[in-house]
Amino acid sequence: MGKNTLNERCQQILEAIIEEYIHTAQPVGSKTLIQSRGIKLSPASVRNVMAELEDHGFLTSPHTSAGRVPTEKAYRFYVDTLRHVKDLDIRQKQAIERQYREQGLQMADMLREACRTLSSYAQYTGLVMVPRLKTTVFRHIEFVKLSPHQLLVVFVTQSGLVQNKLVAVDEDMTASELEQITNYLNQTLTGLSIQEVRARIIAEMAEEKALYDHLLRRAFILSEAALGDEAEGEIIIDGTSYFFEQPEFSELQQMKRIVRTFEQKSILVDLLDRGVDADGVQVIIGSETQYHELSGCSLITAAYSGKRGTLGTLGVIGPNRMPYSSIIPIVDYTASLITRLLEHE
Amino acid sequence: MGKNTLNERCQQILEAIIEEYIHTAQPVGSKTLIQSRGIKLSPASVRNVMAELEDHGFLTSPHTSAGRVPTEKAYRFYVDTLRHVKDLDIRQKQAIERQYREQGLQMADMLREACRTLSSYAQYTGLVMVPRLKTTVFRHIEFVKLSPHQLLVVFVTQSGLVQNKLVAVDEDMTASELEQITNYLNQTLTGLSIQEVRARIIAEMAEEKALYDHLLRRAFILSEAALGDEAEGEIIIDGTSYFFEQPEFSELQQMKRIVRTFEQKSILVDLLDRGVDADGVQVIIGSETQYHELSGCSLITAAYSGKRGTLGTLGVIGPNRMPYSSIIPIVDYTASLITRLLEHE
DNA sequence: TTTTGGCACTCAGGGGTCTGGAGTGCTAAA
DNA sequence: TTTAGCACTCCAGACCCCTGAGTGCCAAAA
Repeated sequence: MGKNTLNERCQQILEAIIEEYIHTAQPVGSKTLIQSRGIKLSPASVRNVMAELEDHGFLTSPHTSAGRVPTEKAYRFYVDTLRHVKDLDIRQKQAIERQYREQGLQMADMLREACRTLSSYAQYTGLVMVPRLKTTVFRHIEFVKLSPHQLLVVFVTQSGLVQNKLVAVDEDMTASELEQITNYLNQTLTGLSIQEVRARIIAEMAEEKALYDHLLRRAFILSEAALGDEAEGEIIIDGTSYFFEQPEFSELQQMKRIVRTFEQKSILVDLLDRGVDADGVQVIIGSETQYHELSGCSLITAAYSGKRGTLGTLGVIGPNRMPYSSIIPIVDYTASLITRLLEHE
Repeated sequence: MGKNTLNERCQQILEAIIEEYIHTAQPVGSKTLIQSRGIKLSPASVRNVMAELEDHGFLTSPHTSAGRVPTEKAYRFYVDTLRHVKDLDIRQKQAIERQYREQGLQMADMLREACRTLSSYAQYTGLVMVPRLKTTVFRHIEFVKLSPHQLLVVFVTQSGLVQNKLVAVDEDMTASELEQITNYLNQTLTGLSIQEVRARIIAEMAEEKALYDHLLRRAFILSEAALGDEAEGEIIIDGTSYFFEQPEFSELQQMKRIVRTFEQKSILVDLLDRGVDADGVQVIIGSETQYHELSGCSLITAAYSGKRGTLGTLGVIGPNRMPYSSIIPIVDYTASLITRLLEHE
């Protein structure tokens, strides 16, 4: 029998157990559950239900004479059937928004700020994935000659993200040649997405006329070199120390595992990437991450976007036992706030 | 009686104790010391010396029947009188250098790489302080108009550091005005240190002619706005997880304290700043940091520089009990390598 | 005078035992 | 179908003891 056989009462009790456990981090017993959550049943009845829930894989007990602990399946059920994701009240929203109002921040700084704010409001570790170049819209390119064989290419995207890259050139170029290239590229490419830019470059280079126009050709080679091999996704992390508050990570080895994983970043990149195409809030629970390095950890993420579609994702990571109903709206609101700020500009 | 009363034998035994403790992290007793370090004295004699060293404040014992542990004073003595800072052998140097050879890295990436390499060779947490704008040399400035009232100012310094900043402008400016300003500033300011740049700006603005040349005036106002209120020092940290290997931080509270401090960064900025004017390797031991947040932690730092003098510092942080004699040369070599790479370009 | 062997003393840490309490499953009565 | 009762389980904390590495000090040896 699947989860559908859970009747109303089972569900309510499961929900109560999960919420109790989220709150106390202690295995919850039949008696304490009744006391703290005002249930109008006897301990024995609750125990029956609990036994049933355990059969269905929603609960386990650490040992015979302890209470029950929710499984990942339970959290999944809980999140999927969340009745009331309380929306943030206006004052909270305003408080969060006020963090950004102050400065005319440039994108990178704004995202850093977002991570910090997110983390401090949620009281869990905050994550923000910085937009990949290819998801953004070209606004401006600039070449700075550092030496006869080195150019610094500065890109500015529509959303204000600035990227720079060193490019080696084989031939020396005069200032005026560079200026011509710059002007030409800026005129030609403005408003295209980086993907379109690359497609355009490839198309133009295939055309014959480029073969004859040396300068033009070099312009495209340069910009292609600068756009290629993008860094593998940058991530901002803040509030790692919140993990220390969680009893489930009270053993040093656990924390070490987490901190190691954070330092490496590639796993987080992958996880944040998963949420990039979904809309609304995504929740990844425990082994759903598919990384044993993060066993016991869950993520709550949401995508944010600019004028031209999704840019990246942001969210928080913490133990499975997170107060989803209060954090989901925080993540949600932050993502939409960032989106609004980015579209606005 | 001061530390000068330590005779040769006392010093040798103290050194032996320190090195033994650095190695084992266990309080060292008279008998084990003799066994493991081949000392030609009896335990009783060693005990006498130990008692004396304890009187002088170089050792303490956690309790009556444990061995002795070096105090901060002992580490300070040890570092100050380090007989043989073994230089790195050539193969190690080459191995380290090889990390950088690969890519024509731009400064920020190179420093990140330096931090990673430093940390992995030293097996302690690596720290790199990114150069402050004001310590660098102007190479190029560029304005990108994001909206009628917002300009993105991109700075490139001689050493390849790229900084950008959003500046609000009250009057709209045409593209050609901007170009004039850009050209003028680039001609006028190239080769000056940022400090000189600011001095120049202030001087020129005081002169009468600027008052009459509207465009000129705006040029200076813009660059001043962009140069002002620099961010308070950026720091790269890598290898925080090495702290988990240290038995002195085996309690969760300790680690939490450390991670918190790292997240905050301001303390690290201060500590790294201290080494900026010294040449050679600096060692800050325990309470010398003057931050109780970092009690039990020591830093080994060295300054690195570019063509025009010191740019910043880098180093490692770990417990007081660090193998100074092998880490000092690693930090030293890394700093000089970075210096060489930066001067070279 | 300095070094060493001998001896009594100290104390942290590991292993064992005991007990209280919270929790369970099962059965029989309501 | 729910509940009261009961026997059973087992973790956590308290307590205790013992071992072993280490000390300080004194008197003998060098």
